[in-house]
Amino acid sequence: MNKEATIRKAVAGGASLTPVTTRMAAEDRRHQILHVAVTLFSQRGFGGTTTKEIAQAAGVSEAMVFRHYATKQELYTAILDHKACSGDQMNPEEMVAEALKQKDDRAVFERLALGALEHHETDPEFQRLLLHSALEKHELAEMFFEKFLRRVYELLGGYIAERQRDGAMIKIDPAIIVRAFIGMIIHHSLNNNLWDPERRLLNISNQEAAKQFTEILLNGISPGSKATPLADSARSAARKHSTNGLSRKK
Amino acid sequence: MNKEATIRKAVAGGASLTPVTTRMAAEDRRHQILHVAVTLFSQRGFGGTTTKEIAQAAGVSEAMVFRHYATKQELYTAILDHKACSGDQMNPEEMVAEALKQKDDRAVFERLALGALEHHETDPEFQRLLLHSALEKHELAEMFFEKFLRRVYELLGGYIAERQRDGAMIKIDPAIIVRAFIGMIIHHSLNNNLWDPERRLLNISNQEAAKQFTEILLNGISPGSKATPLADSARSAARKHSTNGLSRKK
DNA sequence: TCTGGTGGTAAGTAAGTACTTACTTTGGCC
DNA sequence: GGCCAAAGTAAGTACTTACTTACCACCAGA
Repeated sequence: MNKEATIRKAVAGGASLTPVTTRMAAEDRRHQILHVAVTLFSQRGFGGTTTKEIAQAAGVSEAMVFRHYATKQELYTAILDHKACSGDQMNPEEMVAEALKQKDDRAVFERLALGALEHHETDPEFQRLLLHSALEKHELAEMFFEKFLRRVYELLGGYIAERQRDGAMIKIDPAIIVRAFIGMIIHHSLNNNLWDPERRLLNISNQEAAKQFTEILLNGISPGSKATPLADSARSAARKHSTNGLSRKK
Repeated sequence: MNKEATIRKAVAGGASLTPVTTRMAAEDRRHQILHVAVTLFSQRGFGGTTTKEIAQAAGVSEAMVFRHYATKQELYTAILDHKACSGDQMNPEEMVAEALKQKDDRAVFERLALGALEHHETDPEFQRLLLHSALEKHELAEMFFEKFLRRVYELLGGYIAERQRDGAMIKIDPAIIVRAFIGMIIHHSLNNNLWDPERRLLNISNQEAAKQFTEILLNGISPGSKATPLADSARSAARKHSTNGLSRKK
């Protein structure tokens, strides 16, 4: 009966690897527990996930979880390390290196956008995990900031500054432009993963999204229709009124 | 000694109202508990906050929390109701009604942006609470989606469609434009509240942010420099290469 | 064959957790 | 002053949590 129970558990709980074998190599079990925990933590957060649930989902007893990871915290940090260091992580530099050299603006932005969107689509757990740890002020948030966000701002900001000197872009603070662009992308991913996974508000492919966001941004910062703030459409009568109306303090 | 303890607690815990009086009117205490809970839930989430902590922060015994709110869940939903229905909530329609009538594009977008940014700055707890409940799949997330996001998409999307018919904006799916704009704003707020409260990457006033984001977007969708995808800057040699480079599947 | 290390468990423990109960204080009003 | 409902509490209860302990089953190699 003991054996029966074990096998039943293994069949029910073990999702993928080594189908019916009850006993796993330590390394494999370690990975399996980690993988299972990633899913649960990303769904319910650190505080919202119990070690019992993790053990059940992995098809082992709670004691096994604590054999492989001394504390729940250690398991969590192992996940963060794994997510932050694993090969599938995004590397913005090499992703756009070629386009940067050729000063192909459209390729630079579009490729960056597509890379991020695809990454968030194939690994939505990452974004959730990131948000959870940012809210809980965990280290991953800071790590993500230092190792990724800051780098993107430097990379893209530097490129934009260069293109501004070339006269190919209007002279807004590059950091604002980066923020605007990253904002479009991240928020689009966030919508798809969190607010509106059914795509009720907007349902487009990543390709399309990357293309359109790039289009809007590049148009928005191209020196073509620079002009004065009152450029293209609205009546000048309405304008005077509006700029006044905006001078409300917090 | 009993009295001493009570007074000490009241002095230490009670932040603002009715300074040294130990005993409060039921309604006041109810509000105080709610207010204290808002702060804690927004910092630690629902699962991460204990009723004991709430009671301590309010300077009363746990029993008082349960006198006013039968369950922890009820307290949470009371908070959500309060946040969703209280007067300081954003009302996009009336915020831009005037500008809409006058078809003052810049005012429409800038005012909406500024409104959101100011709201998130004065009440950062709201954004945190919202994120927590979205991650935990709580009702506030859905409520926010239905009562706010959807409305903004309809309002702004409708306006954009109208302006497109006027020939004042290029013909991209309005929902994409809305997403791009909301993305800039929300992501900027998210940076200020969550990722980079020290403003290391970008430190500008809400006025400035609203203005610049609007500038970028309106330029980006103005029919001025519409042209073909290969409009303003990069060399056509680089272009051929890049568009090929982008045809990678996930 | 037996033996020792490894993968695994059942059954704890102590400290929380949400929530209750039985009781005490307080202040406004007759 | 004395009453009493409302504001408040201390000390529970039943259950869950992270983490431990003591033990079992399997199988390679001597």
